[in-house]
Order: sequence, then structure tokens, then C-alpha cells
Amino acid sequence: MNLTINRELTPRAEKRRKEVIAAALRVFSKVGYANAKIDDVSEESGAAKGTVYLYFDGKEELFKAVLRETMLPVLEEVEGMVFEPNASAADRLRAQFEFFYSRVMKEERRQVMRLVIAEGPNFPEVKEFYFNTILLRALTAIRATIDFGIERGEFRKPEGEFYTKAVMGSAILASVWKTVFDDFLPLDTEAFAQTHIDLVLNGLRVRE
Amino acid sequence: MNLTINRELTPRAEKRRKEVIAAALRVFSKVGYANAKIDDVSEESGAAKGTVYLYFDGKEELFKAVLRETMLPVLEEVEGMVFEPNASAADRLRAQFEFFYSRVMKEERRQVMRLVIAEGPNFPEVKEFYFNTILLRALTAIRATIDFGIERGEFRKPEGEFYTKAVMGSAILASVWKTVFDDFLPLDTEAFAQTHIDLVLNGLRVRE
Amino acid sequence: MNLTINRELTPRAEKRRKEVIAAALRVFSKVGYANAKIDDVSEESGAAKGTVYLYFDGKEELFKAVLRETMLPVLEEVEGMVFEPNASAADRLRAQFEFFYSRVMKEERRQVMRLVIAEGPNFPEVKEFYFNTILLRALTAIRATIDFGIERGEFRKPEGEFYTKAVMGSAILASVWKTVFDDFLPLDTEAFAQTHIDLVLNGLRVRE
Amino acid sequence: MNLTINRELTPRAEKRRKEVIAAALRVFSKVGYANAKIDDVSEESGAAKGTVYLYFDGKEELFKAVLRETMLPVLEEVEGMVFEPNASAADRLRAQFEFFYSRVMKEERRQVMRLVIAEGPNFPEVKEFYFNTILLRALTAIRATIDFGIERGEFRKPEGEFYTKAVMGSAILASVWKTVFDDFLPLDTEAFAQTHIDLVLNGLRVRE
DNA sequence: AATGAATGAGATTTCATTCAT
DNA sequence: CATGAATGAAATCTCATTCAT
Repeated sequence: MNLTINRELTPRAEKRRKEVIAAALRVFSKVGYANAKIDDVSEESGAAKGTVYLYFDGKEELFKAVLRETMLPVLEEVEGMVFEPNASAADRLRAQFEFFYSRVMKEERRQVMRLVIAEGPNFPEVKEFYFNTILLRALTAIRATIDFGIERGEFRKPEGEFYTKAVMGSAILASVWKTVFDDFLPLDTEAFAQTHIDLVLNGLRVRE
Repeated sequence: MNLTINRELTPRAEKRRKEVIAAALRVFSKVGYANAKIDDVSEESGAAKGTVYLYFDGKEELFKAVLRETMLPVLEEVEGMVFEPNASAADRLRAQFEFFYSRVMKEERRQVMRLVIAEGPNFPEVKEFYFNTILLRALTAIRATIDFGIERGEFRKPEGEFYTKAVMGSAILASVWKTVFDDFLPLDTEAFAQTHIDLVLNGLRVRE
Repeated sequence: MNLTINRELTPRAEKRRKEVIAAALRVFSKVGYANAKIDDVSEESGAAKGTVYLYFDGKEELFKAVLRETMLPVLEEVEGMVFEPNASAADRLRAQFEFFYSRVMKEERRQVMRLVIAEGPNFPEVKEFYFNTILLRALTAIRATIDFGIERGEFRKPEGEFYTKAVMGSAILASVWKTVFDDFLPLDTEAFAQTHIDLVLNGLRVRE
Repeated sequence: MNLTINRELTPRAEKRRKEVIAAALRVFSKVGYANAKIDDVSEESGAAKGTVYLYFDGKEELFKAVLRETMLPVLEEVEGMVFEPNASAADRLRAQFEFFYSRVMKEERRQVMRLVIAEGPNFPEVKEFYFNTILLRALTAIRATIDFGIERGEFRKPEGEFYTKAVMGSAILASVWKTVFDDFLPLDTEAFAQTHIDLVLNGLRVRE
């Protein structure tokens, strides 16, 4: 039985809970789900081991809570991923890319994406939640912009139906690269974003 | 200490060893490193648990051997990633993409990539091996083609220095998507590849 | 990493730890290091197997802790192995012998000596600790007494430099004998000690 | 079932068997019974693991065979531990000591004594065999000499009944020391023997 | 609410022994 | 006779979870 479900937490308890979540994210990000020990979370958060169990019904629930609550702010931002009313499709797409690279790919969130890739197969609920809540929504927003450009004749329609993913793909590479290979060959996110945008806008531009 | 290092294996032993590696790849791919039990590998391979330890110095060594030896065939293919002598840069790039999508992204190898992304942080050696042996080599081959196109005036030079990664990025997305999200929203690799190529070639083409 | 190192134990934990040490000494003494199972220690101590690992980083560390902490009281006694101020060298030596036979050779400590002899080669740290902490100190105390006797003309100086060991040697025999052969041919420690003292004092006495 | 019992070995087999015994003694001496792996014996001897089992019914039997057959030459020497017919008791005792230190305490045999001390409690048969075959016989020979000296008025009778052991004790110390502590503080066996003899002969000499 | 000592199921690992070749 | 690959019982060790304080 867990308080989370039964009743409101006192402000103090709420603070404790947040601290545990934050600590858990750090630990999971660093070593992955399986390698993370509840002891580590306990130590990292400053709470005793028993306290972790006071707020979460076990390791798996803690993991799911971490991902869920770490994604919420992202979700809110993605929601507000609006575009300038009087801007060209290119400007709108550029704005969305810049939003993605500057906000979504921040350290913490990159780690979440890696966790989803790494642990997804073992946690279908996590995968589904991430897919529906974040991924689909983001892709839909991007697609809306591209289709807007196509309709007004600014963009050509690329081959096939998967052009949104093909357009966004390199952002995934950037995210994975920074998480996994950055210590071998560092990637300048800023510069990479510019190249990516440059390539995509040229790729979508209509040919005379 | 392990026989692997000290001396040649008899053909029979070599066969056994290969069977264990193959079984282990299946198990690791399915459930990840931490979730894989030596018992599973033993059962999957038909060998007794002790036999696994006869050929590998423990779970970690087995994992590293699996990745190492599963990458070798990829490496050989990447090595042979040649191009037509009298073809345009666009044709060469198209050939390389098609090679990548049809060969490198096969089920088994996709799983390896996911394992590297997922477990890389916990296994620096694996990461380094994968980075140097596969990734760097593949990127170098692609870059050679793009630079060839730029030199002969067929391609424009994209902004920044990371254009190779920006060009290849979506292939990573495809790989990750198929491994993680394909059961929610399936991705037709063939069609995706065509869109990706279409977009990239247009993105690189010089503007009149 | 282990709590033992990082912080003070609560009194309750300290008590538990002591119980495990005591149980482990009994088990190791009875069957030797290699034959002792952590399960045995667990059962003997009344603590669960996991509890043993809570306090010690594995079997080897447990073993070393057992010897270390079992020797400490001996050390303290050896430290206090003082002599009567106005007594003859013979009286002092007799007192030291009697101390050794009655205190140091008690059941428990005899077992420790056997453990050191048996496992020493496999545990250099144990050997070194025992050597420096117990053996060297005891030999130094004995030597001081003999040299005192030589200086005041009460003892003759025996040949060579190893007379301290030669004087003490039979005590080792007694210890080993009682541990290994006592069930075949029992040794009366008390009586043996008297013979040993008698022989040594006569051996050291100056000839007219 | 084992050939040893059933029939004579061919000379070639006999040679093989001896090689295994010799290798096993080296291995057991180095790491003790429990730590010794049949694989080690196999490697050390040059014979395959299966071959070891061809000659011995398992690890325990091999251990017992090693001790038994390593002691036989000692036994023969102890048997011949005669004394000069027309010598004094002191000369006879001195001869016996010198015999002991120069012959019995050789490297190999010292190791056997340590093995008996270390593993004795776990191998009652070994202990008994060693006790009856070696120890008792040696003690009896020494005692005969001392009693001879007492009878002819050359030695005084020491207190108690354990004087033989008290007389021989330091030899045990020397043996143990060399095996266990020699790398910390080396013991010159030759010199130690002289001190031991000097001390004992003085200890036994009648007082005027 | 909070603690952290205690637990034990379940994992990894070892190695004496067997047996097909 | 000899081999060494294969086995699996038995050991060590891990860590999520519980619960008395």
C-alpha cells in the first residue's frame, strides 16, 4: 500500500519524495536500471533505505515514477511548441529544431531517452508511456509544420510516408552520441544542430 | 585464466564455443545484460552451466566476447563498403546507404547496437571497441564519399564539421525505432531508407 | 565497501558483529579455512547468511578479521608480560613461561596458531600481522630476560644468535601437539611446562 | 576401481604415477590441500586430468598417497637412526640431532610436516599414519638415548615424563618457522641446530 | 514518518569427477 | 592407456524487501 495513491502528501513529505526521485534519476542515468541499487538511491538522496520504500512500492515503481515525472516538464514544453503565426514554414521548422536541441536534449533528458532505449524492452509500460506521451506528440508537431510548408508550396513532398522521422533522425543520433560516445569524440550540440537544420531545410526546399 | 588465451581449441571445442556465443547473443539481445542469467545461456545453448565457464571467465567476459565476435562480420562488411569507380558521388552515397540499410541493420546487428547503447556506460571496453572498430570506420567511408562529391562540385559543403553524422543520423533513428518502438508503430525500413536518401541527396545538392 | 570502515556501528550492530566473529572463530578452528562454509558461520552465529556479508566483505575478509580481533587480547597480555623488579633472571623467565603456558596456550589461542601455520602461506597479510604483532613482541620480551640474566652473570650465553627461539621452541611443540596429536597421546600441559622450564633453566645456568 | 590395488603397474605406468605424486606434493605444499586443484596437479605433472584419476581414486586418495609415499624414505632413515656403539650419550644425542636437522628437515619434508599440522584434523588417517609411522618411532629412538645417558649417570633425569618432547621441541619450531616465517626473518638451520644442541646438552648434564 | 539491521531467494562461480573419443 | 571436454552439485555472493525500533 502506498501513500501516493491514498492521500495528499504533506509538503514535507512531498519534498522528500521529490528528493528521492531526483536522486534516483541520477543513479539510474549513471548505471542503468539493473545496476542501480536501492542503497545507492538511498545514499544519493540522503534518505534511509526504508524511506524509499515508504514512498515507492519497490524498485520498479520507483523507476517508472522517475521516468514519468521527469517527462512531465518535457511534455508541457512540447505542448507549448507553438510557432510564429506569420512565419514561413522554414522559420517554424528552424524554431522547432532549436527548441528541441536547446531544451529537450539537455543532459537530464538525454539520459531519460537512453534509459528508454536501454530498458524499454524490459518495461513495456515505460515504453508505451514514453511513446504516447512524448514521441508521438513531438512527431505530430513537426509533421504539422512540414505539411504546412508543403501545402503552401514552400517545401516539396519527400518520398514515402516517413519523412518526419527522417527529418528528426539526426537529433536521435546526437542524443545517443553525447550519451555514449562523447568521451571518445565530443560532439558540439550547437554546431551539430546548425548542420542538421541546414541539411534538412535544403533537403525539403523545392527545386526550381 | 582461460583456454581461449593459452592455446588453440580443438574443432569440437571451437564449435561448442561458437554455440555458446550464439546462444548468448540471443539471450542478451532479448533481455539485456543484467537480466540475462547464465542458466539461460546454458539452456539456450544446450551446454551445461559449467561449460559456459569452461570457455569464458564469467558473465562479463562472455558479454564482451559476444559483442566482439558478433561485430567482426560487420567489420568485414564495413571494410568492403566500396563504391563504383565511374559513378557520381550521389550514386556512390546511395549505394552506401543501401548497403547500410540492407546489411548492417539486419535484426541481429541492430540488437548489438542497442546493447552497446544500453550497456556502453557500464562497459567502457565494449564502447571503445565498438567505437573504433565499427563506428569510426563507417563514418570515415561516408565522409570520403561526401568530400569526393564536394570536391568535384556535385555536392555543396554543408555548414560546420559534423555533416557526416548529420547525414547518417536517421539511420540510427531507424535502428533504434525498430528495436524499441516497432510494436507500437512499425517502420518499413525499405521505405524509410528511400525517404532518408531522398532527403539527404537533396540536402547536399548544389543550388543553382 | 563496508560499514566497518565507513562509520561507527550502533551498539546493536557491534554486538552482532562480535557474535559473527566469535562463531566464525569456532568454525574456522574446527574445520580450517577452506572447509568452513559461510552457511556454517551463519548457523553457528544465529545470524542469516546475508548478515555475515553485512559486516564482512566476503569469506576472506571475515577470516582476516577473526584472526586480527582474536589476537588483540593476546597482544594486550603479551604487552603486560612484565617481570618482578627484584627477582632473579631465572624467576623472571619462569614467570614468563608460566604466563605463556597458562594464558597464551589456552584452547582458543592454540587454534589461532594452528590456523596461522596452516593458512599462512595463502594469506600473507595474516602471516605478517601475526608475525609482527604477536610473535616478534613475545620473542623480544623473552630475549630481554635472558640477556638480563647473562649480563648479571646468572646465565651463560648460549652458542649463536637464535637462543631465544631455541629456548621457546618446545612451547610450539606443545601447542601443535595438543591441537593435532592429543587424541592419540595426550599431553599434560602443566607437567610439560615444568619439564620445559627445568630443562631450559639448567641449559642456561652457568657452569662452575 | 584402481590399478594400484589390482595389479602391478608396468614400468612406464609406474613412472607416470611417480611423476603425478611428485607434482602433487609440490602443489599441495605450495597451496595446501583445499586450495590445490586437480587441474594444477595435472598441469604440474604434464599428465592430463583424466590420467590423474587413472592412478588415484580421487583427490583425497591422491593426498594420502602423496603423504604416505613421501614419508617412506623418511621412515627408512629414521629406522637407521642408529648410534655409535662406543660413544657417550651426549655424542649419541648430538648425532641424532644432527641427523634430524640435516636429513629430516629438508625442504620437502618440512612441507609434509606442515601439511600434517594444517590438514591433520580433516584427515584422521593421515594424522594417525604420520603419528605411528614417523613421530612415535623418532621419539622412541631419542628417548632410548636419553634414558641410556641417565642410566649410566651421564644425564640427570629431568622433571616429569615428557622430557623427550621437551628436548625435541625446538626442532618443531625450526621446521614451522622456516615454512611459515622465513621470508620475514630467516632462520639459519645450521646455527639454530647448534644452539639447540648446546642448550639441551647443558640442560641434561648432571650438576656436580 | 523514518530508520537501518536483518533477511533469504536467487544469482554467479568453482572444481572434483566422469566418460566419449 | 591417455585425453580433455563436459558436467552439475555445492559453494560464494548480491541485493530487493521487510520490519522492529
